[in-house]
Amino acid sequence: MPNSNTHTDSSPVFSPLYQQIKSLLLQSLEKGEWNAGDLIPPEVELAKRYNVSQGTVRKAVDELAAENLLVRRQGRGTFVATHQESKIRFRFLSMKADDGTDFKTRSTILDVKHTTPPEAVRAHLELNKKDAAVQISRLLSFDNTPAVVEEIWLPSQIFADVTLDKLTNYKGTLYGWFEAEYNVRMIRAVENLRAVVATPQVAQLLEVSAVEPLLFVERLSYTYADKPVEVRHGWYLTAAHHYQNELI
Amino acid sequence: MPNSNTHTDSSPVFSPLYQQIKSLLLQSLEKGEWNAGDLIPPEVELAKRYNVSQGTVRKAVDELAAENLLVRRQGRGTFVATHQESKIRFRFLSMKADDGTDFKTRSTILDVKHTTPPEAVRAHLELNKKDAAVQISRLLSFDNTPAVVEEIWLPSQIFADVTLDKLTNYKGTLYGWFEAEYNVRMIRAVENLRAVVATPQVAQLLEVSAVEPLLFVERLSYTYADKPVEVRHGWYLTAAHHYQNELI
DNA sequence: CAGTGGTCTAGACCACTGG
DNA sequence: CAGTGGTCTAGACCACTGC
Repeated sequence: MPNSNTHTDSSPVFSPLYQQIKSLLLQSLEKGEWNAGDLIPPEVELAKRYNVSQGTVRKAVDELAAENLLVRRQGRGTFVATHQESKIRFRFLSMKADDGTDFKTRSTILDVKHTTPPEAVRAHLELNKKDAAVQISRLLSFDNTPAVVEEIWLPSQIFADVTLDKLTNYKGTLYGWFEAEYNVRMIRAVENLRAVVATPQVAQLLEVSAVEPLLFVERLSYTYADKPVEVRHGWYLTAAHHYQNELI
Repeated sequence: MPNSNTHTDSSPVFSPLYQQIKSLLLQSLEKGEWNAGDLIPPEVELAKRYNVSQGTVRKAVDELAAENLLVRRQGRGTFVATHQESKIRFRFLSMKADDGTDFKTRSTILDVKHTTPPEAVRAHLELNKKDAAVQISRLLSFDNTPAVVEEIWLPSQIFADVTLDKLTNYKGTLYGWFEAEYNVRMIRAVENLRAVVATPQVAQLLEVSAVEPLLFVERLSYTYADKPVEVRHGWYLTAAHHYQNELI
């Protein structure tokens, strides 16, 4: 459905066709017409569907691929990005070993409870006053050494039936689980980092002294349509690992 | 100079035309045919020069713009990115105030000396055994409150005549100065973050206790052709500010 | 108004994948 | 070998900037 956008169009903003196509593709992703890991229709078909040229569809898809929402595979097709892929798995874990070697991450769920979240968390998740949240506590180990303590809050409205058992039994990443069980894909996150002193509980879990400096990471994750859907607080031991970030 | 790349070309790797054009543009940037802030030739002209279509030039320029090496301005032309631009200035300072307000950054140069760098720094800068480096120490204040202590190493070969006086007298960012005075543009950096306890000297400069947890940032910066050209160690006070990072 | 980048099209052909 | 995304071209027209 191309609009005209000629000079006779008096609307103040100009929106290129490919942006409109991108929005339509985004809507299809949001409403689940194509789910994580699915093959989306080929470019020629999308071009027919939207009544535009293949080049225009291509530009829209290119942008969605650049944003890691779609994955192009030459010769095969274009797929909806999924947290099951190993490449994507590490997009949301920035830790590297100081010596550059790989390490095995293991997660131990400590606790799962449905509570009224702290005010700051409530605000970040854009919840109403009395909305509940699932609070997950976990301990991450790198090569069997305690490395990270995390507190995670999720809106109960979406993640209603999370239990410690279900979580413990799932093999894979949390985001993989959210995607598989709740059809919620995290596509973007903002992290705020600080150096803090360990709290007694965290120090104990990480098996370090109570004055150990820790990297404290506050994460707010978003799904489609910029909807905030997870708050995560992480206390990272940075004795043998570091948080790596590239400025481009 | 398009190559043929037909099936009669037995070379094992296929390099699209636009990638070759991109390399040529990169070479022109490296050798200083166009310098920071310069307007580069219009697309039609580049297309003529390289004997390809405008669309092919466009794709090459698009990629360089995506990498922040070039800046496109509709109706005006395409410019070489420069650290003088305010937008780019903040690409290499990730700190935000906790309350979201803006703050004024002031830099005080503490010391400048030409030394043999520590082994780790030497390796990162890919220097030979006896190569010297300039070591700059500075204190950054946010809104007139001490916030960051930095130690910076630069290859003396390039930054031969850096002195405390020259540095102190320059108004603007360090990268702006490197660009203006030495024609060296930082285009990419990798940062490793850790939580540490302040050293006595750093604690004194930041006016905090000797056990204050600090965010320690190790940065390696690169110029064109992936040449490492700066090592920077920063101790950040994160009481009122945090390091912000977006995962996309 | 001239010049620049930005959009859109139509079509040809290539590279890659899987069956 | 058919089908997919990837490259490249040529050309038309639009939006934006500065003069």
